[in-house]
Amino acid sequence: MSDESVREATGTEAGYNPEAVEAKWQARWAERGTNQPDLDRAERPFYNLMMFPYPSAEGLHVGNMFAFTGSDVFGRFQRLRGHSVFEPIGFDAFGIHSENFALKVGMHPAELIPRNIANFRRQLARIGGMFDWRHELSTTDPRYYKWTQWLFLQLFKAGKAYKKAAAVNWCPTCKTVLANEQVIAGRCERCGTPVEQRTLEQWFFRITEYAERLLANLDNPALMDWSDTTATAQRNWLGRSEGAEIDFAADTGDVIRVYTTRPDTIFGATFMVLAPEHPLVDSLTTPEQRAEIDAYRATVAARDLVSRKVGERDKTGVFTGGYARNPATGEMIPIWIADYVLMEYGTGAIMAVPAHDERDLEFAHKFGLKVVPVIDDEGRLIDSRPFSGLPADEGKTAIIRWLEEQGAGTGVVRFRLHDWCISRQRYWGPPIPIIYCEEHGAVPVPEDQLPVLLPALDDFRPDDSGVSPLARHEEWYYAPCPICGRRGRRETDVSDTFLDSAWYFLRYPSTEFDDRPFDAERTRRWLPVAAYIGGNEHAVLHLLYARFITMVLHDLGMVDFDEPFRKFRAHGLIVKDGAKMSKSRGNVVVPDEYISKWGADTFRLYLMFLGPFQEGGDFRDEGISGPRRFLEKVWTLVNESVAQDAHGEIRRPVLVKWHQTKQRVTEGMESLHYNVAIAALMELVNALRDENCYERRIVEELVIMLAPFVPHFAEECWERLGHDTSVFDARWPEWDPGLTVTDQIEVAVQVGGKTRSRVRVDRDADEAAVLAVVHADETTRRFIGGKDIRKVIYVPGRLVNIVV
RNA sequence: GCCCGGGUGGCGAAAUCGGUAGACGCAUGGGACUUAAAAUCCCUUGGGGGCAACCCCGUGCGGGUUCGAAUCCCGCCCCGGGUACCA
Repeated sequence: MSDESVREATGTEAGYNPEAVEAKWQARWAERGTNQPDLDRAERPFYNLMMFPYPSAEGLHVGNMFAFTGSDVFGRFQRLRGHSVFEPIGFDAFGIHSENFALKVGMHPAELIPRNIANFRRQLARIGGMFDWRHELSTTDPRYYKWTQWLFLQLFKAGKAYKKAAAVNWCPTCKTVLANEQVIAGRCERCGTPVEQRTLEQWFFRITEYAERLLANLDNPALMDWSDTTATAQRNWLGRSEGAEIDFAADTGDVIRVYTTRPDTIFGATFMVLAPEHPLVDSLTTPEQRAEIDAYRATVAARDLVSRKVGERDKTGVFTGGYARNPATGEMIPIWIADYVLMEYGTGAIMAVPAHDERDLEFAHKFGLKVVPVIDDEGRLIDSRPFSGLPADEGKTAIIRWLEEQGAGTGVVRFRLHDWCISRQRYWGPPIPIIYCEEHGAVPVPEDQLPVLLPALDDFRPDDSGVSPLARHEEWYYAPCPICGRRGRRETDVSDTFLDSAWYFLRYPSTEFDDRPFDAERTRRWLPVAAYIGGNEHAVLHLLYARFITMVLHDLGMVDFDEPFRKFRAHGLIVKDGAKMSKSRGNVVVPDEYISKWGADTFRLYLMFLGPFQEGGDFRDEGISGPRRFLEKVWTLVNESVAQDAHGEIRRPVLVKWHQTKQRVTEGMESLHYNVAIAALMELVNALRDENCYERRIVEELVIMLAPFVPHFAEECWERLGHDTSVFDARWPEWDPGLTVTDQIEVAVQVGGKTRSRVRVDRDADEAAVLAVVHADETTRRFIGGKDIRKVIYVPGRLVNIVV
C-alpha cells in the first residue's frame, strides 16, 4: 500500500476509520519493535505485570479485557514517563479447568490448549496491548514446566517439601484432592459437589513456616504497596491468633492440653471438650460411659469431614465419665467429647467457657452444664481471684504469665494457615519429579534429567483409585532409581496449577534461556515486579503462594528480594446492565463483537471510562457512543490543527484549563482513577472547541495523554501532527502549578452555613480584601438582614461563612 | 455470624485532610441544518414552588458533633464479594 492510500484508508479530515488505523499501527509496532524493551541494557526498567489468563475455549471475556487494558494503560503511562516497560503475557494452561473441559468435549487437552492459545493471542493482539511477544510463555510447555519441576526439587532438597498421609478434601466428581483454598463452604469450587474426606499420601510445602514473615511484610510499605482489600484478605487467611496452651490434669493421671485464645476466661471454664478422635479419649473414658462413647465415635467417623463442618449446627456430644482439674479454680470439671471440636485445629481439645463462647454456651444449655460468667459489662474480669477487676486484655497477659509460673501453660501464637498440599491425582499438570525405590525411598529425579515429560495418554480420565491416570502408563511408570539403578516407580501425582503460577513472573524476562529458570542479571534488573494488577479472587491463593515461593528462593540465595510484587492493585468487576454476566442470563459481553463494531481504541476507552478501575463498573451498550464521539472530536481537532498550523497566543482561560488538565490527568493515572482522567481530557476538548482553539502545543499534549487509552488512535494523530517516531517515545507533559489557577476566583458566601451568594475576587486577595467584597455584596446583606454577626469563617480561596 | 467493599439525578458516575453536591458521559425534551432521515451543532434536564429575582427540600434510614457533614461519630437497613463449629 502506498503512503497515499494508507492515508486515505486510515481516514481523512472527514472521518476516522478505526479498523484501518489499528491494523496499520499494529503492523508498524511489530516492524519497529516498539514494544520490545532492551532487557539487558534498559536503564529505567519497569516490569508491568498482569495476571496471565487461563486459555479457555470461550476466548477472552470482557472481564479479562478490562483487567488487561487497565494494566496496559498503566504500563503505557510509565513508558511515557521515560521508563523501559516490559509487559509480558502468557498462558496458565495446565490444570483441572483445561482437563475437565477437554473431558467434556471429548478432546485431548494437548490438542485443545494450543488452539485456545492461538485464539487468545489473536484477541490480545487485537486489543492493542503493549505486549512483548518474544517472551510469551505457556505453563504447559516442557521448556517451562521443566523449571516448575526444578522448583519442586529445590524445595524438596531444602526440606520444604514433604510427604505425609493426610486427611484431604476429596471431590468425588472431579476425582481429585483439593486444597483447602479450593473448598468453598464445603463444596468443590469448580463443580459444587460436596467434598469428602479421604486419607492419601500427599506432597506438602511448608508454607506455615513462613506464616509470620508473610504476615509481617504486609505491614512493611517499603516492600509492599498493595490494595488494602488484598492485604486484609491475606491477613485473615493467615489467621494469626495469640493465645495459650494450658494443661489440665485429669483424674486418670492424663494431661490434657488445650489451646485457647481467651486464657483470660479460664476461671469460667466449667467443662472440657475433646475431639472424638483425640488420642486420650480411650484412657479418659470410664467403663460405664464406654459403650456410649464408642457409639458416638463410630457415628462421627462414619461421617465425612465436610458434613461435620458444614452440616447442621446442632450440638451433639457424650460425657466420658472423666474429670480434670481446672488449674485456675482447682475445681474438677467434666470431660466431654463432641464433633464441634476439630482434631486439626489447636490441640484437638478445648476448655469450654460457656459464658463467653457461643458454641460452648449452646453445648452447656443442651447438656445442662454449669455457666459461670467471669467478665462484666465493662469488660473487666470478675470472680477471677487476684485477677478480678483487670480489663480482659490485661487479664489475658497476667493470666498467661501466672500459668507459665505455675508450669501449667504457655503463651503461644497460632495460624489458621495450613501447609500447602500440592499433589493432584490428575493428568494435566507437571509430573512431580520423584522416583520411588524400594531401597532408597523417595529419590529426586536428577536435575539434568528434567523435564519429566508428561506422557501422551489417550485415556487421561481420572478414576476412583485415588491414583493419577499416569499410573496406568506402564512404560512411563517404571523408571530406574537414580541412586541404584534398580527398577523404581515414578511419582504419579502432578503438581497443583498454583505452583505453575507461583513463579511465572520470574520466568518471563528469561524465556530464551534453556539452561536456567531465570537469569541472574535479568532478574536483578527487572524484579521485583514494579506493578502487578489482577483480580482479588487471587488475593489469598496465587498471591500468597507466589510470595512464599519467592521467600524460599530468597532464602536459598537465588533471588535477592523476598517480596515479588512491589505494587499490587486489584481491579473491580464488570457487570452488564446492573447484573452479573452469565450465560444463563444471556448478558455476556463478547469483546470481539464490540471491537469489530467500534474498534479496539473506543472499546478500551469505554472500559476505562465506565467506572473507577479498582471498583469496576456497569457495561451498557448505549454508553460506548460517548467515548467514540469524543475521539471523533479529537480527530477533527488534530486535523484542523495541522491544517491551520495553529501557533500563537493562548487565552488565559484555555491556558489554565490546559494546565489543570495535565495535573488532573497525571493524578488520575497515578492513582488508577482512569475514569476521572478521561473526564478531564473530555473537558479540555470541550474547552478547546468552545474557544475555537487549535493550538499545536496543546493538541500534541492532548494526544500524548490520550495515548495510554487509545494507542493506535494516538499514534495516527501523532503522525499526522508531523512526527516520524512513536508517540510512546514522547514525554508525558509537565504542568506549571502557577497556571492551574485563574486570575479571578469565585468565593462562596454562606450565611449560617447555607450558601447564599458568590463573589468574584482576585486570586491572591487576602482575607480583608475578600471580606470587603463580601460585605459590599447585595445578596449577602439581604440575608444578614439586621442581625448581629457573631463570627466570620474564611476558608482561603473557597468560601466565607457568616454566622449570625 | 464474622471480615472487606459499596449505597449520590432517569442511568454510569464526580466531589471524601468536613468547605459552592451532581464534573464527565449516556439517555431525555426542545431548537438549528435537511425535501426527509441519519450524522452534526445549540439549549434544557435532582425534586417541589414562583411571572420573576429567587425560595424550600435533597447524597440508604434514625440520631449526634460542627459555623458548616455525601465526607466524622453512634445505632440501624439494603446490595456485592470473601469466609465460617479455627476454640
